[in-house]
Amino acid sequence: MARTSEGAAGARPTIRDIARVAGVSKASVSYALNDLPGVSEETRARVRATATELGWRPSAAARSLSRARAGAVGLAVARDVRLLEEEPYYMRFIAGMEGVLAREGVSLLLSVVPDVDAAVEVLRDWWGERRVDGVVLTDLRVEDPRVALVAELGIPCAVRPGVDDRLPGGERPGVPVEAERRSFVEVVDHLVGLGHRRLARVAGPREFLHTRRRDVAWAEVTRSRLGREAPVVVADHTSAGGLAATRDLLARAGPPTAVVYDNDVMAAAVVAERESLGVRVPEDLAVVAGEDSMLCRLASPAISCLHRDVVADGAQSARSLLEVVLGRRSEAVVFEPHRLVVRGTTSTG
Amino acid sequence: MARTSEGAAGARPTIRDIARVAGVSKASVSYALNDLPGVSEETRARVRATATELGWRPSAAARSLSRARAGAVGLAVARDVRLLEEEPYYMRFIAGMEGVLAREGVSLLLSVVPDVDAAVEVLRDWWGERRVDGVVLTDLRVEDPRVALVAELGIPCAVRPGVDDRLPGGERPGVPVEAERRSFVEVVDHLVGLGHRRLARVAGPREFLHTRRRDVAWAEVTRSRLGREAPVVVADHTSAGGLAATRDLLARAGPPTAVVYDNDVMAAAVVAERESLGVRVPEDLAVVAGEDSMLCRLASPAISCLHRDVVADGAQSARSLLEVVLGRRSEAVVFEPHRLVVRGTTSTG
DNA sequence: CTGAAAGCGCTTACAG
DNA sequence: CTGAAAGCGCTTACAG
Repeated sequence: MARTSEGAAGARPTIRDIARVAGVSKASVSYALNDLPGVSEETRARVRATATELGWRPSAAARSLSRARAGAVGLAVARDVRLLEEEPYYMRFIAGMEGVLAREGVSLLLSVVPDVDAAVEVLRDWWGERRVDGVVLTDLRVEDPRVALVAELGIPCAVRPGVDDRLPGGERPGVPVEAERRSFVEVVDHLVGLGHRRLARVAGPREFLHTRRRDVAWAEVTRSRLGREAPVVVADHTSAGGLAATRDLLARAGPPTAVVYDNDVMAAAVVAERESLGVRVPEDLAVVAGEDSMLCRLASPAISCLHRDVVADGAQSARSLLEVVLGRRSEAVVFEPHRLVVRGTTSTG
Repeated sequence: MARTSEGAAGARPTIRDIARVAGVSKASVSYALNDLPGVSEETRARVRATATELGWRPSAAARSLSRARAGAVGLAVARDVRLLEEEPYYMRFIAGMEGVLAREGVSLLLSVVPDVDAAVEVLRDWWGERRVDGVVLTDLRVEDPRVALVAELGIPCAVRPGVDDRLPGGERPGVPVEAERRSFVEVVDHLVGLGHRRLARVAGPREFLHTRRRDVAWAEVTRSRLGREAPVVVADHTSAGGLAATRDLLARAGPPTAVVYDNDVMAAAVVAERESLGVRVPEDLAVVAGEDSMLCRLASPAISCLHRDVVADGAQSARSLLEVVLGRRSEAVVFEPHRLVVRGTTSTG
């Protein structure tokens, strides 16, 4: 209750101090503080009170060493700094993870590196030094070296639910492709309902697994809805790339009247540059973004998009990972696919 | 050279193994691997080779325990998730920190919490369990409880150079206010040069220390350049807040012809909603954003702004922190203030 | 230059 | 229910 003066700031109390003050052994202190059987309720209460009074906190290092567990998980974001600026995404994802991790007293190590190879090095270091008990992988690439590493070293690992593909050997059901399909059905039906027949898609780099999955879904959905596969142009997720790809599409014979972009940045760039592209939006060109963001909301016209609950995704990734790491079952996975949000770029409001 | 099969994946080699294989004591191994005197060059080489061969990596927990150092620093971002979405800022800042930390083998713990009080709890936990050796504080508030905590517990700490104020007792020179002044001089001179006489500013919440400093600088600069203090309306950094504040300003007698916003989101919202606000940009209203981002670049017209090198800021913060934590002098601080970037919202290009 | 030993702060069988 | 003891993997005086 009373704040005891614990002496110099440097002198952290240890369980040894607690044992001495409470008049029990170190072992009993450990049992009491960890809610393990082996001590009477009376002793437990006394130990707890003493710990509080001394302002004791477990040493992460000591605990980590004796438990052979880091008490931390890692997220290594592999993305060019230039693209990072365009990605408000991750902070929200992290906030979602945080909520789940904090509850279990697990810390989050974050690394932001320019590419996958650098990420591999980070993962190797983290795991080699046991700084983490597991990792979350995002933006999985085709033949991703991180996946190989994780498999080789047996690093517990989770991916983004419904966004990145499952890992080899992972038990996660193959929902992702199905999710992309559902999303595109919604988008395509919406556009067809508005009278569009010539659709196109500006995709992200083919190195991303989710780009590949979207390719498959897009082909299927447009074939089934329009009778033929609608064209796809690959770009690099940047505004310049999105513009170039769009120019390419508009220069074709029978240019598209509606374009679906794999992310928000490319769509926003096109809406911003509509004049120089020589189109009115949505009259000449309807635009749909593959991700939602401020960019979509503050564009004029505001951009229709596939929206996800990113915070929930982060929470789910953390949950999956802890399940593996702590070997604990958690709440059922409520899988939430993209949801179409209709705004000015696909409606004449 | 040859990858020796180290047996089961779970069996990490320790210095004990190295000592056995190399035929020396554990102490010698430690000296050799840490580049300390006390071993012959020949022994050092043999030990190193053995370590490599066995695939040894130091145990972060063991090292941390015996060195009484976590080998990690923390960044606790205190910001509402809702605002986070509007802030692509942090990932770049973190990428900047990363570059510096990685070189020293220091990990970054990240926490994203909704408010300052939650951040205090995180800092208390981190430091209590010695998960970090120090922390970086951002978005300092007036009477910030984190500053009090850091002082009370003696947590090594750094702030963003030129953005957040120095800490009490910190040695960092008081450049920040001067930096804001220089920035506003540039902005105001630019606007006055375009013929504007009625300026106004939409500020962020007064709880932020940097808002207060900008208040001072804005008052000084407008008084000296215009002969009177230009008005300021406080908003909350959100698009809705920015719009409301702007409506307020425009409804006044002698409304401003140029408005400077404390961040990018508010400025972008105003540009996006210029029609409903009943103004043309820049003809009726010139707009300047206090931060640069994709939002500014993709607005139409593109938004003039005060631009900073955020990655460099992150690097500098990490450097300052390591200087305190490692007690090591680092490169001189090259302080870079905001730089005015002129775009369509303040020019008739 | 090298080795045996204690210690960092916990956890966890193992005897009483 | 309780205590003495060994161990986690390092570091670091302290003797040879």
